[in-house]
Amino acid sequence: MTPMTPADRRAPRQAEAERNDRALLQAAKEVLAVDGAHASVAAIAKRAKVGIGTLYRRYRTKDDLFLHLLSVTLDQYLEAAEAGLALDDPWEGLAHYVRAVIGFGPGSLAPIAGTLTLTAEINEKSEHGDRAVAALIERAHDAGVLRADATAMDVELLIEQLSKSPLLDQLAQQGRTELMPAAQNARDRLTAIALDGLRAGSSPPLPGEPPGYELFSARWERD
Amino acid sequence: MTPMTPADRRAPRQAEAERNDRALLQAAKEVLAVDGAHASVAAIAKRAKVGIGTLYRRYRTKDDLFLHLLSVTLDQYLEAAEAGLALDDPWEGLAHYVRAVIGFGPGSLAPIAGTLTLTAEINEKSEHGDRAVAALIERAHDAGVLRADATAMDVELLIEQLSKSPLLDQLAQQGRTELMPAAQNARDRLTAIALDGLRAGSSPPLPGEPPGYELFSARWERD
DNA sequence: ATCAATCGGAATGATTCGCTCCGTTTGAAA
DNA sequence: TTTCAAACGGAGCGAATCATTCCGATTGAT
Repeated sequence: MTPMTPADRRAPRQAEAERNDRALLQAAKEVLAVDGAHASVAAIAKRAKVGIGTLYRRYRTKDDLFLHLLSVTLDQYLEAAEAGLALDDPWEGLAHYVRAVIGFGPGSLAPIAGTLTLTAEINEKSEHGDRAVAALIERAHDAGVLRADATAMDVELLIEQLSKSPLLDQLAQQGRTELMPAAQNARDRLTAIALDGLRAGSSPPLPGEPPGYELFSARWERD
Repeated sequence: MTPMTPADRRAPRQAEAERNDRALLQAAKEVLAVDGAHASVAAIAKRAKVGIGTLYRRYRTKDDLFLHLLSVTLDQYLEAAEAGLALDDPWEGLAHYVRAVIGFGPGSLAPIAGTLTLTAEINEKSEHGDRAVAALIERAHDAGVLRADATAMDVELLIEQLSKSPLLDQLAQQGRTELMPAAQNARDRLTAIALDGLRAGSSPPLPGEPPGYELFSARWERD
């Protein structure tokens, strides 16, 4: 067997560390959904069933953790958009993206994004995702399956609105796990209703003017 | 002029006091929407542009303020439901209720209700409102204008989902008042989309089983 | 000019915060 | 079996924030 200097040692507990990392990100997502910008590191560590020290060995600061969570979440969004584009049916492609993003978990991260100084990497991922979603929506419009008066902003705002579930968040915090499948199902029904409302059909036109992009960008600016 | 003992004196600054009371309730609603259960009295007083002392002269404790807010909000809900029932058209009646409740402001109070010990008066108001909504929905079902597979729970959950607007809350907190009309309009469009999805039509059936009432009642129980 | 009513916010003690530090546990290599 | 780098949990620290109290300033009808 090859001799091994102490510095060369392979990490012996690497598997546990990886599991903890995933648990931390999941816990951060859940606590953020319930507590908003006031979410505390102690609450996150507790929900992840991990010591505070473990959290701080992996992330230099609280903001570091949030930025990392934001980054991996944007990756998931992009992945869902590309999976949608890979589907042949334009409507099913859009619906897949909507369902996937809503299902990712407890909601939009925009409220905390406003409290962070975003990195260039994150801004780039965000724009990349926006382009993919725009393509998804343009394709649905061209196929005539998405109601003509609904813009990309409308769809994105609708997703944000549905992606945070007060009901699921509260049940999660109370530990009422036995009710959560029913709550998930209830949320799926609401998603289906909303998607139904987005389909092209004999509907009265949407009120007012389409929302402008400034509504979206304003949210990611530092206060 | 009638003589007047000191104890009989009419309140000289009553108008200002009333204005402050309204401002406090409005501010409490807004801060609760953004900060959730962690909302602080200092933040509420500041948003209402009122001293902390003023808040505590009117409400004995923080919980007292929240209970009062809950009470007047339930009154508004009931009023909206009865206004909907007063309309002849069953669909317009339901739509009016949905639009009104969503428009009342920054969202459901369920998350804080779980942290309070509710009074009998509040429980009664809640049940009273539920009965009115059930009547509204039954009438729409009977008229065949509400999709048959959507239950009262579906509608109530949809309302809750739409009644909290992260976008409006964030803009309000940032003081970006110039963008708020556009954000309001964007929200109205989402409401229209959702109502469209609720209308009876040639839609695929909703997935899974209808949500049970236990999902609703679980939220109002003390932890 | 008076004074009860109402106001704003400093002060307080308790709590919670982000974060550091350190003693303990783990398990592959020797 | 012994060793020890790596990963762990959580007590503890100073700063910040919490709900609430208390009191001096302001107001405006008399």
